[in-house]
Amino acid sequence: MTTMRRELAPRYDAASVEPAIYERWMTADAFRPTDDPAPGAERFVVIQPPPNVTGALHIGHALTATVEDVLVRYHRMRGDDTLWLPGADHASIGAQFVLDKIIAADGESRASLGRERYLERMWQFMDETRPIIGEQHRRLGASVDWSRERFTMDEGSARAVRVAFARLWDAGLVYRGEALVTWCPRCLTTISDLENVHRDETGSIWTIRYHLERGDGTPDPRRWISVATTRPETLLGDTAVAVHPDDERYRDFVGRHAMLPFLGRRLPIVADEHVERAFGTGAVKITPAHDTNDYELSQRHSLPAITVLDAEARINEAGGEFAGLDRYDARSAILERLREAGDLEDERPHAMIVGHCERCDTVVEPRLSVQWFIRVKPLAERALASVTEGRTRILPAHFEKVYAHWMENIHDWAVGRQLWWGHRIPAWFCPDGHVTVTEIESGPEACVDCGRPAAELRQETDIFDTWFSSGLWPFSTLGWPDETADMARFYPTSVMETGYDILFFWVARMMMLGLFCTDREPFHTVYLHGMIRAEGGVKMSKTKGNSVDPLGLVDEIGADALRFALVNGSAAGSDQRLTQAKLDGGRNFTNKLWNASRFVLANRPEGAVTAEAEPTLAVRWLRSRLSEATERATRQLDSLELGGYAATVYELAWSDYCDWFIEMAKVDLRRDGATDAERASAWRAAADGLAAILRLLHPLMPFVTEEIWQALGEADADVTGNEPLLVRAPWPASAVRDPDAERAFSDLVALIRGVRNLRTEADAPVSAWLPLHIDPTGTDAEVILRQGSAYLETMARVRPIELGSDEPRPELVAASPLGAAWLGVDAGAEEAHGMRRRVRLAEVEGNIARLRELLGNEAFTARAPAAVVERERERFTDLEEELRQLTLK
RNA sequence: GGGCGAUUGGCUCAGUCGGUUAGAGCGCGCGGUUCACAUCCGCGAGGUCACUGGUUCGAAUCCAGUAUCGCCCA
Repeated sequence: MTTMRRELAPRYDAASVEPAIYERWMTADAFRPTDDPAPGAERFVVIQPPPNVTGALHIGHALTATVEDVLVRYHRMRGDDTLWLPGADHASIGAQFVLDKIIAADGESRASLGRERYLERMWQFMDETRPIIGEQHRRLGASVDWSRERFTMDEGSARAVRVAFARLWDAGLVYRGEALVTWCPRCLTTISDLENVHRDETGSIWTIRYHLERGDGTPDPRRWISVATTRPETLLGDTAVAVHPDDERYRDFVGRHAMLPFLGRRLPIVADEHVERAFGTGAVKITPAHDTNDYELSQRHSLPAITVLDAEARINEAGGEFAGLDRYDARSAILERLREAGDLEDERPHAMIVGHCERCDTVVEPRLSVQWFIRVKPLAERALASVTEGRTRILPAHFEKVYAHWMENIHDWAVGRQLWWGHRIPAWFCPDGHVTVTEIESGPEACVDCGRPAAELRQETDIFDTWFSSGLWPFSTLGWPDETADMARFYPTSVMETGYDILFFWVARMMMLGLFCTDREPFHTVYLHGMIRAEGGVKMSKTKGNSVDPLGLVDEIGADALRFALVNGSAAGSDQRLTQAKLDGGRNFTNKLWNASRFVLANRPEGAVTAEAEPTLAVRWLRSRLSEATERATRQLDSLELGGYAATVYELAWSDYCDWFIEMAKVDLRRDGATDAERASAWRAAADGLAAILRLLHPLMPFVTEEIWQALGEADADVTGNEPLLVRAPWPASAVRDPDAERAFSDLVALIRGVRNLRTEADAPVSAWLPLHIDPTGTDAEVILRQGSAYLETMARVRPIELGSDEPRPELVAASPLGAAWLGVDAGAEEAHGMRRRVRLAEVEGNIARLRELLGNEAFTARAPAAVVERERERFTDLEEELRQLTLK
């Protein structure tokens, strides 16, 4: 047994401690699943939702990492077969956006480099950017298995993408067809509905005269139909005018033709129920190639679609004299010409919703093009059933409804992107228009339909939407489609943890593709955390300049303090504000824990310390409290109530351990006449209690607890069970509760508080020792008072304490379950100070009346559970006793 | 327009299966410089749980409606 004393530095210096601790964990290979898991060990697997490889972690990532780390560290301590697999996402459109800007500084562009050189440059860029998020996760303390780190552009992921797509194709769930998709004229690619961000804007609505066709095929200068539009530049692509069938104003127009300005195209005037009569004039121009509603209408009326905008949203050659103009220049030009011709009737402001590219904020365009689609209905039905039938649950539960709503209204998924950085769609075209899809990387040997040789085939240039590879992530990372050892051991995974904002992007796709590819739900639980907002409840964003850098906070207050601030008092799925007050709270708690540990370490007696002496009341109480807190924390972690878990451990450490137990332990350690065995026993209890708290707190605050653990182990290896690393220590088992000790202790606490109150009311100096009289309620109370008298003396600063009721009582009396207490001094103008007693008396009388009525109510005593009735009876008895003490003269 | 949610002390938030005398942190008031911690300690004030009605022996909690706010989708 060692008696070495290690002193902790007076201040906890997170900046110097944390990196060293992480290094120790890495050296010990503490995060990799053990090679020989205990037989029958439960599995706990988290696949990290991969952050964008080109970015830096923001505060939301810090929350993700913290929540996942808490769960993973907890399960690891439980002895579960635990894996947390990290990775990064190649983020096609995001990465290209970033790289394009970088190469633009060198005067280069995508076009100037060409696909091959551009991709080489991208891989070079990846070497620079890839290590960043890994390093940041280390600073946050993330206990991921770095040996299994993956990247969505790894060969394994690439193969999974090809195989999954080929299987979808074979299953008839992929088709290629013309459709109106959302196009970003700056990123030059299709984007998904989810990446199309709608915003309220004030635009204009113009009223334009379309002259009716005369018998000779020329426009009638005196007769026209006035159409309303918010996008006059697209009129070049009009193929009809539409009105509502019940609209009296236009009844006579239906069936005739209008003439398109500038181009003279004949436009049929059609009636369609989807036309809003209240919009503008009630007559609208129909531009199938550039508007979603118009496109649908054109399908119903067999109208042609004419594309008049090119990829960069300039008027194309179909636009006649306006060809080459940008969409907004074209708008001005067209309006000007119409005005000159007297055909612009009206212009007024108009509130409208405009779609923007999530990435570059450019106003997007509906664009008619040929795209790859995945038929998601059957996939979605299955993915929905998994949730409604409870095989996967989503927390908080109300997101199951959101999920269901989305799955029920899902549209086919346009998976192709006209980008370069990403997984290329494994489809080959033959000159006859046949399509061959194969999972073989080098492509097919021949056209599957006509047998033309590979040399005559040409691979699709489109790549996959990044979310396609993300959807395979929970199993592509484990080696799928191969039946690898990791697949067998770690799949299906346990918890998918992410922000609710990407429920559809990630989770929904993972569910659909996971079920299709592996026939199993990829995880049994989805845990969605809320958004972190700035002070004042506003959204954080880089453009607003109010986003916080988590690493900056780690520098300031340490990772543990940040982690605590992020988790404490939070609830799944609800947004939270990150305030300075919360961060201070985390920092203060770290400091508190550190200092309590300093006290314990500095007070270790010389020689062997065992728990041989009879445990004191404080020790029995602490053990019972630890047991209760362990039980509670365990239950909260099992049910993913992380905010509650943090609160449980916080209260245990600060209130129970520091405020009460340590103060009492001081009495036991310093009492005159205490034997060595008693001192040793007191210290051992304090150290054991601290060790238990460290274990309970470790998942949330891994660094500071590990640092203290090691110091504690050096001071006394018995306390840490000879386990040198806390990260590997077992989770505490909850022992038996000690109801007698809990009751006696809380009675004693009530008495101490009562006496402290008396002192305040009597204006007694804090440092003065005052005599105390107690009239015990009975022999049990006397026993407890004798056990606790030393604590009472020190903590209420009273001495001597006299038991008995001979003395006449003053006005100032503290009532407590152990007996009435009063100070043995002239407390001055007692009448002036008796307010509190009178207020309390009224409260007690009120409660007695209330409980008398409740307990007299037969409906209550008959129907309420026996335990509830019993508790109310006890409460009633206690109140009566308190009343007696307060009124006895 | 459709869907989802929120409303609890001055502020930020917890509140499990309906069983409390509704909790915490911050802030506020009073008092504390001795040997863990002023990033601290002690004491205290402060809430008809948005509103209305219902179910129940019992409602912050369940149901219906109203108001206000927020988010998602179109």
